[in-house]
Amino acid sequence: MEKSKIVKKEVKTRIKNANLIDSRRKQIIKGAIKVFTAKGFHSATVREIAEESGLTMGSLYNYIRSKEDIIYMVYDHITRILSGEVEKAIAGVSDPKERLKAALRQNLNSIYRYQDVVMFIYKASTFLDRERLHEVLARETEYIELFEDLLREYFKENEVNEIRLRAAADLLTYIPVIVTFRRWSLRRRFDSMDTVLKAILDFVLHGIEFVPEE
Amino acid sequence: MEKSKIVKKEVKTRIKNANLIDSRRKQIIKGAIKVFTAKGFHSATVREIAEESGLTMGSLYNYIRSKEDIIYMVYDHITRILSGEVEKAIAGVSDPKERLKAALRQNLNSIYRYQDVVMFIYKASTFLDRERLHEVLARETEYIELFEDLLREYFKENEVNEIRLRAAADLLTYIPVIVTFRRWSLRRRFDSMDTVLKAILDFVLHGIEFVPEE
Amino acid sequence: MEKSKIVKKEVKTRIKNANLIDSRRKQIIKGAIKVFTAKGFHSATVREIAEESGLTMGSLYNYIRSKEDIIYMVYDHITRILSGEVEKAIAGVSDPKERLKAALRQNLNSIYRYQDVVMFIYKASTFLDRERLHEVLARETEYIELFEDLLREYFKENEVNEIRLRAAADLLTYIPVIVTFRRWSLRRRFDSMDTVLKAILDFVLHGIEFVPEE
Amino acid sequence: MEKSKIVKKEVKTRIKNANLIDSRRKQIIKGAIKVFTAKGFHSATVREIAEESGLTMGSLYNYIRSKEDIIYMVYDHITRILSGEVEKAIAGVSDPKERLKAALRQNLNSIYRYQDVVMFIYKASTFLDRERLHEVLARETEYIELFEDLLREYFKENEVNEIRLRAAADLLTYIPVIVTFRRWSLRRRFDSMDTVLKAILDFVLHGIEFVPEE
DNA sequence: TATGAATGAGTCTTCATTCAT
DNA sequence: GATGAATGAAGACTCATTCAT
Repeated sequence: MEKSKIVKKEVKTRIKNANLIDSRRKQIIKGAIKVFTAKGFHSATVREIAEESGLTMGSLYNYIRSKEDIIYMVYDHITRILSGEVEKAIAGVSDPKERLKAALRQNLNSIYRYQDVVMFIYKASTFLDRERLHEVLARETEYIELFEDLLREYFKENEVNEIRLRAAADLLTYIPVIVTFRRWSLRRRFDSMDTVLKAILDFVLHGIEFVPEE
Repeated sequence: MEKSKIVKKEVKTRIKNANLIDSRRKQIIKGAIKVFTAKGFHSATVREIAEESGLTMGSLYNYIRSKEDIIYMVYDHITRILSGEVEKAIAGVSDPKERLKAALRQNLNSIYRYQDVVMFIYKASTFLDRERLHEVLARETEYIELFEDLLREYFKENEVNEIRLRAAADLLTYIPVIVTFRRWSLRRRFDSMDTVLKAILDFVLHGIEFVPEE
Repeated sequence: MEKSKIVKKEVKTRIKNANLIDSRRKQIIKGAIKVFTAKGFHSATVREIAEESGLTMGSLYNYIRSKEDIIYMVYDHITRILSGEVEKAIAGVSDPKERLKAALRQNLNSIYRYQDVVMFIYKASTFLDRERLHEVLARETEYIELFEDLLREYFKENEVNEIRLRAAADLLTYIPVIVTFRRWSLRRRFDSMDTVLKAILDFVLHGIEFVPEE
Repeated sequence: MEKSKIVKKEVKTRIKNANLIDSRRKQIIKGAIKVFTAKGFHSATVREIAEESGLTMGSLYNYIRSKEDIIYMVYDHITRILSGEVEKAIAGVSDPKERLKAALRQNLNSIYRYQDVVMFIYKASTFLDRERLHEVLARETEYIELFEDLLREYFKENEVNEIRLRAAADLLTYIPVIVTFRRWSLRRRFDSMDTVLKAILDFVLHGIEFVPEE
């Protein structure tokens, strides 16, 4: 149960110019997100994605190998954003309590902000092959471990239940995803999303206290 | 924000004999679950489902109108089971605290038990049309409201924050789904699933206390 | 160097009715030969083959798994015909000399008659996968061995050079294929194909005497 | 039925510098042979050939007009080699019998040595257009006629059957190609290729005697 | 009711060739 | 002359659904 090491599998391309690859990939990711979130992976055609990206079919396939590559690129994109935003949020903060809170708050906010994409990646894992899936899951684990570390810092001086601490790391990062999966019922059951977000955040913060109890 | 009333949309069929419809549908659901959980909706073909159900293509289509019908039948099936099991779990219990706990415990256990199908229905909503989706979501809301009622009973004598209570109902029913979406990382990060389930249940029970706080 | 045993790999199909499979396959083989000999494998599209066979695309694919299957079916078809015609030609003949001659004569005649298909199968082996190729080659070896046996009978009483006998079996069955590969130059260099065929047959018969010499 | 005159169809190019054309073409032929013999014409992509040749896509197309040009260049290359080697083999020899034998021996050896390319050109004629095909076939005829002349010299003093002599020229040059088309079965049916080559050569030499017989 | 063959629109993917730099 | 990105036509194959028997 040691920390996972992610060996990034690059998406292969026929193009040599690195800058071009970068800018085209940005186009592709943007276009793909648009199409995927609108129709899901299964009914999103490569042609639509190409069009939405401003590329021709042939050109698109110079930058990817298969439709699956696109889904992977989107995964890569969004997981980087989520991690990045959390890391930025705790960057200048040194007090362990504040660091943990900032991270939890940011996690919720990011998930809410990118809810369509987050929803998509939770649903789309089916479409990745074993290797790719494995990498994605390892990335997720890394993300969880970041929160685990923050929790550990926070409880440094206390005696804590190790299992609960680990579980809390998993749960606290997972809970905010409710905004995507329960979007519909949340909207129906609450007057405003702000209220819900506030309640979820409170719940998550309250969840921290689960760790040392008992 | 009154309770939703579900108008059950029946899956239309060409067949008259009600008993036959019932038994065939059971076959179909069973076969479909097998195929869906093994390969996901997108790569499960109607032909495979027919074979797995012990029906011929043509016969299958006597009992459904479209592939989508199948997915809906699975939804219907699993949500009935989940609700049913919770209701059964609280049937003989009168103490509000015990009723709530029993319900939460059962919810976790059922989700864990039917994790493949639960995972599937969370992922497959994309494939339902508006009307069907609406109905499914309403069913989900009903389920949440069941827990909301239990919570309300539990806090009957206390002054509680209404928003928090509602949010808690949503969250407490949602959290156990982590066993499906984080299956991989949970297995890697914990020695046994029993340990995890225990921790999750504890977390959920601890979550109850979120409601009256502040 | 024992006789090869051919394990016939059946072309898989989704259809159950055996008679239907048979008649459709006949259509397909006929259509395919027409298209293949007209344009070669690479530029023959499945659609053309379907049309030429009087089937729709979808229907065709109910009887084959891949384009490669078609080529294999053609192989199977023509090799059976060639073997069959030779076996028929020697069926009633008991004198070893006459049997050998009849076989050689028939081999030439069959190759000439089915020259387009024979040419095709000599060129198309590239398109078969390892397993299929192996089977086809084993079938060919069997054919050669048939002639080897006939030669052995013919030289029963004589002292023969084993290597030469084997080589002769290979060469005598191979030589007539010249009518397909040199068709163009043969037509230009000779007044009539009958003359050529006569010369080739004479050459082949003369080739028999190669065995015991030296 | 007079001797064919070959009007060499040059492969057109955009480049002026003749030396450059020559060296680049050598690269291309070498690369193409490597790719063609490894994968056959149909699945050899122009891109692969370019890479194997050490050229870029754009550069390659400065020296050819189409993929077909490449195949033609390979044809041209190998037929020149075969003719050249035979001519060299008989260059210093004056005795008609020895000249003929030397030519037949060299023909077999060259075909065996370049068997991959020989196989390729026998299979690839499908991919040439009418005009190119015509030229290639004329070249082949020229090659046959070279042997016809050698046979005629050899039988100068004898009364020979003209048809048989012509046929022999065709057959004797064709027979060695068996080492490419029957490679698999020859390897299985004989202990060593040297043995086979010896037997084939003996067969070919024995075949000479076919001409005057009867 | 049951059967299973037929249908054909729709999808991903490849690749020879071109052309702006 | 060289480069390599762009192009888009074309091809193999799938599969939900229908319908004659």
